[in-house]
Order: sequence, then structure tokens, then C-alpha cells
Amino acid sequence: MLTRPRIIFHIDVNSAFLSWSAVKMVREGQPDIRLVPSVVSGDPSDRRSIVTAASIPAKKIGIKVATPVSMALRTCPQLVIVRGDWPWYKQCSEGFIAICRSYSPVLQQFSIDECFIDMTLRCSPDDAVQTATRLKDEIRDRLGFTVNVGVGSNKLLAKMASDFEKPDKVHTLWGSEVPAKMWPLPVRDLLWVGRKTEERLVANGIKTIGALARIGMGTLSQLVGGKFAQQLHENANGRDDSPVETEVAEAKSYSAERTFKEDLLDPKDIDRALFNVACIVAHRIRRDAFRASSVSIFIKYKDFSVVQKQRQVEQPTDVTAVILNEARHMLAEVWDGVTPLRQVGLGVSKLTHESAVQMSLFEDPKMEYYREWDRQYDERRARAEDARLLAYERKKTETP
DNA sequence: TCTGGGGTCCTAGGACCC
DNA sequence: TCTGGGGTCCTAGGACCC
Repeated sequence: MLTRPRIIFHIDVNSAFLSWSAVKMVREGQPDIRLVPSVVSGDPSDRRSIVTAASIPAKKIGIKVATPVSMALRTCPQLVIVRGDWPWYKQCSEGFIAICRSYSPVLQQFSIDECFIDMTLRCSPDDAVQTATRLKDEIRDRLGFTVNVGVGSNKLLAKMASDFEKPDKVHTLWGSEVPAKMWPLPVRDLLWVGRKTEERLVANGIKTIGALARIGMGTLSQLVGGKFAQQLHENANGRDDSPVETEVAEAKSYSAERTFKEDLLDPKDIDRALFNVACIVAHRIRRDAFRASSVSIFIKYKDFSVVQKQRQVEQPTDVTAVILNEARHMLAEVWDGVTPLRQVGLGVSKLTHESAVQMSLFEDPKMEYYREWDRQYDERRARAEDARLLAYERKKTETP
């Protein structure tokens, strides 16, 4: 039986957070920050803040995502800095996903600002570019921000294509175009080739995606892990048969971490941070009706080295006190108490659904007290959340 | 006066069981 | 007491993504 060649679109919002903030500011009569060097970041007075999103003019002068704001300001003293506006970003994201979904219900949201849609049954290779252009223009005209659409015969090629020239562009990367459009690119441009893998490949003379595509599997397996080598080789040759996943995958882990303004040494401060992240993580698993069987902590030193410890708990739990207690013990085992810490984090994994968990007959009598504490905490948080949303609803004048 | 926060997946070694 | 092999679970660490 003949199968139709797949047609996949990857839609990527250009400088998402920055564009979204710009849309709002323009509506409020302010200048368009997309036209000048500008960034979205955390508190600029905090020396640890980094750039979350950068405008194209900012990128042109070397200010990239994840550079420290202090450094960006040295590069460009007139840099416009705006703070993130998460409720607004969420609305913008929902607006753009809804338009994409109207083109094909076979949609996979890849992140807040990216999605794949399977267009195989919705257009032909001949009119794919026309359809993609219509989608791109509709988002721009209705929502006020631009996207790139990558068109290809699989997700990998579509994603690579959307990364070509920006903004507000449609690019194709069909299998037949791989040698001309993808192979000359530096190997780092290939999905899944990060800093470390790039170093290793380039050190062995593999500088372009084309070189990676042509190298023998034996050699490649010696440079990177076997399974990873296989995937890199397939991808470098433009092959990828992963489907557009319409089901939202269930979370496998939750974590929260805090980086201190200054590296911390006082156990009381460290413990307060641990308490805070434990409250956040435990709240999230209760909100999503999970219980966790594994608790982990991680600490980061000032040289950025990370040490982590993980342990199973006897009963799957969503009780803050139980998680915190486990975390405290593990922290005491890994931290010497004298080396200053840059960051502490806490995570939970091995999640099961609440209903599936057997209640223990011999539960610690204190547990009822802990659960009550959690209930009150969750209520306070919910109230705070409602108040925030309400204030936001009052402030906002229109939706995208 | 360099570098946030939240995820996923893979690997390697050790423990333990049959 | 020493020997081999397979399977599974756990932990620690590392790489990547947005």
C-alpha cells in the first residue's frame, strides 16, 4: 500500500516572550521594543539575573538568551529591559495554539511557544508553502506577533526549517533539500547537538551536519553513546519517524530550585530555602493528584558543580513534612556545612496517582496534623492565586 | 563584579535475586 | 568456597531542550 509522504509544520514564535510583551506595550501606546535592542529578564538589580528573551536588534549586537543581564548592559547601556508577564504570555500562547489547531487537530505542543502540526491530510506538497504562509499571516494579523513556520516531511526537518532566517518567514526542508540546505550548516545547528557534543565532534574533524551524516556509525559510537550516536546519525541524514503526539504526556517529575543572591553558608538560610522549595513541589503534586515515591535534593557550589542525592520513601507521599524531612536528612549527608552554596533544589519522582496508593494502617499519628497543615497551605495559595488573577483580569483591557 | 528555572532521557555501576 | 549469566531496581551524574 502506498502511503502519502508526511507533511509536518513546525510553528515557532519569534523571540516569544519579547514579542508578547511588545504586543501589550504597543497596545498601551508605548514604542515597539522589537525594533530596538531589548530583553525580557528577571530583576535587573539582581546580579544573578539572566536574559530570558532578546529582540533581534539585541541578538545582532551579541546579546543572547541566558547571558547575565549585567553583561548585556555592559554590551549595550541603552538596552531596554522589561520584566516577564506570565499570565499574558499564557494567553498569547493559547491564542497562537488555537489558530494552529484550526489548521490541523493533529497538534503537539512542544513548549509554550512552539508546536508541530501534521498537515499530511490537509494540504499537498505543492500547496504546503501557501498554506503555511496563510497560517503565519493569520497569526500575525490577528494576534500581533510573528512566527516562523518550518515545513518538512518529518518533525526534525520542520523544526530545523523554522530555525532558518527569521522573523515572519516560511521555509521548507524536504528530504531532497537536505544536502543543499542542511548539510552545509555547522554541526551545532542540529537538534540534540549541544555544547559538549559539538566540542567532541569538532575535535574529531566533524564540523558540519553533512560531515556527521557521512561518518561511519562505528566511529560515531566511540565519540558519543551508542543510542545517541544512532539518533544523531539518523537526524543528520534528515530521517525521523517520530509521530506528532497529540496526547499531553503526564509529568514524570517535579522540582524547584532557588539560587541565592549571594552564596549562602548559614544552615538556617539554607534550611529556609529547602523548606520553601519543599512547599512548592509538594503543593504541585497535590494539585495534580500525584504522590511521589522518590525524593531528591541537589546543591550547586559556586563553581557550578552539582551534587545530588536521591532516596525512596517508604510510602508514596504528597505530605510536605515527609518530603522536607527526607530532604533535610539527605542535605546533611551531602553538604559539609562549611562550603558556601549557590543553589539548593528539591525534586520528586516515581509518581503514582493518589487513588492508586494503598493507605497504610499504621500511619504516624502526626500525619493527620501534617495533612491539615498542607490543606491550609494549599488554601492560602489558592486564595493568593485567585487574587492575582482577579487583579490581572481587572487590569487587562483586551485579550489577544 | 558571569551564568535562572524546570523538565526529559541516557549511562554506568552496584545490589540483589534466580 | 568459587564460578557464570541474566534481569531488575536503585543511585549518581551528565547531556540536551525551552
